[in-house]
Amino acid sequence: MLELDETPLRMTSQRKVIIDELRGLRTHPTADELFLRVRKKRPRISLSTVYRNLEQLAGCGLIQKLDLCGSQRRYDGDTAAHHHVRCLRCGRVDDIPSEAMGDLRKGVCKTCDYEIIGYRLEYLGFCPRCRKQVRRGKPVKPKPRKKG
Amino acid sequence: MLELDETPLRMTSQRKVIIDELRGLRTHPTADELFLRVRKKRPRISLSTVYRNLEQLAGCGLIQKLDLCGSQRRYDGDTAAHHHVRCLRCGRVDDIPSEAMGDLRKGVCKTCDYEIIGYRLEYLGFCPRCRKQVRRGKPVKPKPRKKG
DNA sequence: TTCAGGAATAGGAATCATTCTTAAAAAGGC
DNA sequence: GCCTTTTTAAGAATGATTCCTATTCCTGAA
Repeated sequence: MLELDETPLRMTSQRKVIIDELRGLRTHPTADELFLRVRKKRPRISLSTVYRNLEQLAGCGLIQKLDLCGSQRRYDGDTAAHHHVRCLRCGRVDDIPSEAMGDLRKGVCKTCDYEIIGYRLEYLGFCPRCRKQVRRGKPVKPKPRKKG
Repeated sequence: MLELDETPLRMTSQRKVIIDELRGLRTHPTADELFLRVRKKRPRISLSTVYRNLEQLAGCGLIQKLDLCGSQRRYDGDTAAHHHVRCLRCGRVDDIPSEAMGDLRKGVCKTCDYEIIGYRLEYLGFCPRCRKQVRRGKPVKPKPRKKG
């Protein structure tokens, strides 16, 4: 993993506060939740600065962008691979520690104290058409086409 | 599963066309993809009618609202539980037939012809705080609070 | 059949998360 | 300090979805 002093990014004070705040949290905040916290330390920061930095930091692997459901994207200061639980009522997201995986079938995760209702499994890959495109070097994730 | 003639919904012509179109598709369209198709048969239908009906039809179990990642929600005419693959390049979503599950570790799904890169697993449930609220009958999924 | 009341619709405005734009400020190297 | 490049604040723009409202459509009781 890239360390803070090895990035190609300039370590501005805003950037530093965003990383510190995110890494200090056990939760997995959305950009605007983080914005509210960061603003306490740096009142003139703007929401787009938070968004831009989260993307960039995720881009060089200093933090993790979570690919979960819900209407808002969430970010994680812990870049190790691990699973998550999402609360169906309030949307909060927590880690599932690997030692808790055994609990899951019982419907309650003792370690994280969630009542487990189910899970969602989604495979990711390239469809027949895009496999060819990717092989030819055509870029991944072009802008989704506009509706005609 | 509820059949078409058992719903509490009036079976309007718009509703009928939406269900028929969705059930006739092997893909898992977004609301606007479906809108474009439905519009060919019923040119005066509006996008909000499509959205509203998809929600209602999913609400009574006639169709399935897919809880996948990506910037647009997708809907499935097949209400049986099954897994999905999402193309990382174009966003297309296909079914993973249960007989294809054995293929997945090999990185290619023969039956669906996807190149499989990975998967996303997300557990769902109620967090400690919400467990109590749910037990007291407080509603699930209140409007997410506005940012202050 | 007719008609009143509820349900559904078209069309567009509003909302919300996210991305983009631009001019000004800050970093780093020299 | 000076120059070049990166980053920032602020707000506009975008895209998906939801909401609003006046109108139209059903349905069932009279």
